[in-house]
Amino acid sequence: MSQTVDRALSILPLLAEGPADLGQVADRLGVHKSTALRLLRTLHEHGMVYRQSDQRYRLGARLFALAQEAMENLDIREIAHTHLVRLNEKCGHTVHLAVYEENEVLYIDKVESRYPVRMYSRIGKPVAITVAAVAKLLLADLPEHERRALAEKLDYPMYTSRSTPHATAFLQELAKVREQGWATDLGGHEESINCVAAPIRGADGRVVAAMSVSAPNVVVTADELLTLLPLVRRTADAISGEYSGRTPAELQ
Amino acid sequence: MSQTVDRALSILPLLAEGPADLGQVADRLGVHKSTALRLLRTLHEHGMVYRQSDQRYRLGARLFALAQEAMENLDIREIAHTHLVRLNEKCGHTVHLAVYEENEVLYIDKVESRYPVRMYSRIGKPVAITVAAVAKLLLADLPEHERRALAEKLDYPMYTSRSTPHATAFLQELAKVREQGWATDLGGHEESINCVAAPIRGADGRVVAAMSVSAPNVVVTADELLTLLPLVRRTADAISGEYSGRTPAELQ
DNA sequence: AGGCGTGTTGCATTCACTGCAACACTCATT
DNA sequence: AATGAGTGTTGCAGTGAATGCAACACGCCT
Repeated sequence: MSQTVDRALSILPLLAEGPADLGQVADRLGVHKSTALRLLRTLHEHGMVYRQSDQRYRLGARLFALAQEAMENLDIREIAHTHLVRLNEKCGHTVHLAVYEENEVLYIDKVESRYPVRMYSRIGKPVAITVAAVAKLLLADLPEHERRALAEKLDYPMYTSRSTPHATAFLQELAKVREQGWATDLGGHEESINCVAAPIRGADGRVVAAMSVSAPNVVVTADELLTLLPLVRRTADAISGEYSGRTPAELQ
Repeated sequence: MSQTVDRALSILPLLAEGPADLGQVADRLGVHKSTALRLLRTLHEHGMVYRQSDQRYRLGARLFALAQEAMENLDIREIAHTHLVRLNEKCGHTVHLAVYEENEVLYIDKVESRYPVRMYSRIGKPVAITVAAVAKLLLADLPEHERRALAEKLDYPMYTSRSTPHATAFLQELAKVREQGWATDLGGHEESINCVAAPIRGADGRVVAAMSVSAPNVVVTADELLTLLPLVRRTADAISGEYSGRTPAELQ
């Protein structure tokens, strides 16, 4: 919509791939060097890019700070956090909180497993949308046409032999999840890792977030993990209640 | 330098404070609503802002993803990580890795304490620059004039009674740190938390990052924590060696 | 219906962005 | 030293893209 801003913003994902010098940036944007220079300078002034000692540009610190601040301000996150910690204390496994946002699902909070074997994931990282248990819950709640459109558009990478293979299977799975009100991922993302997840709903019943407990096979079997389902659902419901009902502030 | 981009980028920190509607954004930018709308639309197309159900704008998912990707690509981080984990396994305390970037120091990696009492911090969050042990190391290595200029410019918040009170004291502390090659923060940020830190150097001897071990008083006293100094320094040196010498790839 | 507070669109004006070409600078190479 | 290739940087003139305006559309409340 706005050419200049559009170009400037296009620089960021480009730099995310790795540092680049002025010429490279200009080329990939399809503009003159001087134009690229001025855009980069503006980005630099705002701390969005950083000029390293070899003069090449990298993404800057402000970007982290912004992402950080934005995350802290999510109210679901704030409300949920103590519940997640308490759940982690009870079961010891990794606990995740995720939200859906414009064709992406991302983790916005995480409490690390207390077992030595941990799974890899990071707050802010987009989730493997076609297999993750939390993603299934979040997508299952979308309006039908939107869900369908998204499912068609997605890629279905076969992380493991149990990954969701294609849109049809995915939509079927979503229907099931929608029906039962909870979801699992049994080795669909990483062969040895299972998850069980439950939805967090707002006052209107819409799913606003989803939480999951994940653990590797070497710690507990899938069946054992499933015995935690009632606990996970109760936690999710508690968060739902607090989120949609009176806020903690009003309770005081 | 570029007005349009400048305005667009100014929207981001504004939204980081919390969601805002079109009118608020336009007012705070000092531009017409229609102008703000077009800027927001461009930001939206790039996923930098998100329009929530009540039509107000929030920071978007792409921002997180970008910050994430940028972080993953830092080579020091990658090299250091296994060392940090190993150190954590030996001592059990929280381990941090931080870098300096344009008047800010930020954590780029963290391994959580294995003790139940943990300190609060987050990757990407700017560090309390006047008191943190890692910050002292990173600033102590700046060229003299730059160090001086920065020290004058900083605020000196008194987090605790032992926080660095003003520029003079800070510069003195930096001189000491520079001399001895390691740094501490004994209750300067949070009354009950102590840190001990060591520098990571590139091939040219310049400090490229700093790492620290932190623990609350209730777990170990400051004196006990200091006994870890040799271990911390050895770890930092190992990382320095790997970073400046041949990379792991070449070693194979 | 009416009136307020939103967000949105088309359009003329103008000013900010663009590309160019010339310049400055750092390295290699001879 | 001198040359040249490869960078990043600056001043300038032309123009097209961004701007503010005013009119419109919509939802919400009385």
